[in-house]
Amino acid sequence: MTAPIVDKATVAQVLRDISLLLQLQGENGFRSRAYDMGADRILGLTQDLGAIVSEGRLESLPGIGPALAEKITELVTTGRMTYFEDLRAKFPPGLLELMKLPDIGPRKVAALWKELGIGSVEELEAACREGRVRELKGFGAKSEAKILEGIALFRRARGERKLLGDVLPLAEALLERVRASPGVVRASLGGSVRRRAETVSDVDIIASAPDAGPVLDALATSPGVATVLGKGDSKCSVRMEAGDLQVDLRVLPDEDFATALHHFTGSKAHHIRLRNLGHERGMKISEWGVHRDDGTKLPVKDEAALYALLDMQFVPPELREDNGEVEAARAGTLPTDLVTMEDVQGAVHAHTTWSDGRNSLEEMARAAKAMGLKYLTITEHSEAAIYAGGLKVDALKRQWEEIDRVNEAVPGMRLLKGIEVDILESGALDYDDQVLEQLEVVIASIHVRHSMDEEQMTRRVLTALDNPHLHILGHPTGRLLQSREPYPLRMEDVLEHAAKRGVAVEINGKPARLDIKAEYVRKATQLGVKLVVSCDAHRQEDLGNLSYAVATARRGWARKQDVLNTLPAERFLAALRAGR
DNA sequence: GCCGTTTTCGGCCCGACTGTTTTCAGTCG
Repeated sequence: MTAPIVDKATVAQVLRDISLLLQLQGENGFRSRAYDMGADRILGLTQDLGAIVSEGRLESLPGIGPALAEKITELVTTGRMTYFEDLRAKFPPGLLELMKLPDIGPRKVAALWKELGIGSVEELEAACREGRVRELKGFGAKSEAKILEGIALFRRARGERKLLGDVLPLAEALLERVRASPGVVRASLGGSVRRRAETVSDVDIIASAPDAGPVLDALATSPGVATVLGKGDSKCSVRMEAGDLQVDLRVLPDEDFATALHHFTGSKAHHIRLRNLGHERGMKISEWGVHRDDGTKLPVKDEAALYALLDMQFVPPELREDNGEVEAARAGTLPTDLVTMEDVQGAVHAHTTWSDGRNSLEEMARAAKAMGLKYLTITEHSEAAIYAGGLKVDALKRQWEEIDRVNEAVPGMRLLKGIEVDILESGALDYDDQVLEQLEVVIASIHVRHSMDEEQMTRRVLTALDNPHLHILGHPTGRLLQSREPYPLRMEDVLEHAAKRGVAVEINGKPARLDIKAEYVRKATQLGVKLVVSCDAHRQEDLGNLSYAVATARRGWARKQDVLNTLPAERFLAALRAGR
């Protein structure tokens, strides 16, 4: 197997850029969409791209035909793509950035460039200030003002997506406000927030009410709204002061709620698949309902009814990414017992004031009990993590005494004695076996020395997995969303070895980690690797991170039986030991 | 550019909103 010179993300980016450049050229929109769909497909791969390329299997992927396969192969094996380079050379480099501006698409960019020679954001800004843009057909004075606003916004936000964990609480608060508005029958979040994507760009809310007006007003006048971007008969868009977050609200008659909710939940790729299936059955699916070709409207009371019309199982929102869920739902093989928050009996991975946490053992115990949990694994940092107040062995043993005391003081909650032990550079763990064997829960994680090459890092983790006292591999890829790449690691080898050694793998629910990610969750379950959902809590509020870990597990198709901390404490501990 | 249990050619999801328009094009989701 030849190691790919470029990774999946790079391939996907090149394909997306090609799509934009083709649109700029005025090519057939379906041709450009083919590149977009190819990008989605590559990004969603769980298998090694280098292996697929070297084995000539690209064309077996849906949406990838001979043309894309040849171009991707060239890029992966040589690091270059002649077609892309030639295409890109036809335009000034700033043109792609222009398309990231709001309300500016390929047609307008093409007109600005051809008529006014505008090839960058700076040139567009100058032309707007000089009133030259309004001379163009299709543009006016308002367009100039809006473009200038858009440029200012673009520079502030830099188009960054936001962490789900930063957006969801605000989204749920706005949803409650909408729910409480006059006449609202049903209301739900939609979009990537409802699908629990790792990062989101905006918030969608869908509501049903006999009269949309008061509901739209409720959003427009919500506290924290900076600007009302647009407001019509059924839709209102606002921008929040916090984080330049855009919120879109649609309000419809209740009979259209289910199809609208489904439409605005997406993903786009999933939705297009369903519309095509509907088409084959003589049905037209839109946000305004399902219509037969003769125009009669079919009643759809909820999303389950919509899937039933297509002879499919219901697909939970977290799975709607066109990653095989459409085929599985048609075949009836989609798992119906995906893990839920209610299934989780205990929280894994918590720190306290003993190392770098903010709350005491007892405070954490009471907070976990208040959430309805039965146990919590206390896993402080080990000695090598000096920056995080890692415990020396004698401190660790003193902590056991306090854990015993808290367990008596807080009935109905059990703190389990554990550690998040550092994986040293050699792959050895930071405590001796005699210490580790006395612990109920041993998580091992990497915190230092990230800059090893793939071979060294993989060997380091595989060595750690061989330790007979290890139960759980913690945040295995080390990534931090939007700030740190995963360290170079052959994850397939790691997961295979974890399966062989009976070590469980953590799904870390900290919103900036979500590690392992959904694609690897799915791979892990296929390999028979057991999982734990964790909160990586450093204060009592962080216990809620568990829900993001559950969401990630669901996105990776994990069922209740795949997740060990759905078991009661004794059986959880037995399962951790049984693996070894 | 991709795809095919009615097609190897002719399709490819669909509607709201905005601004510049007197009937529509572009963008967005």
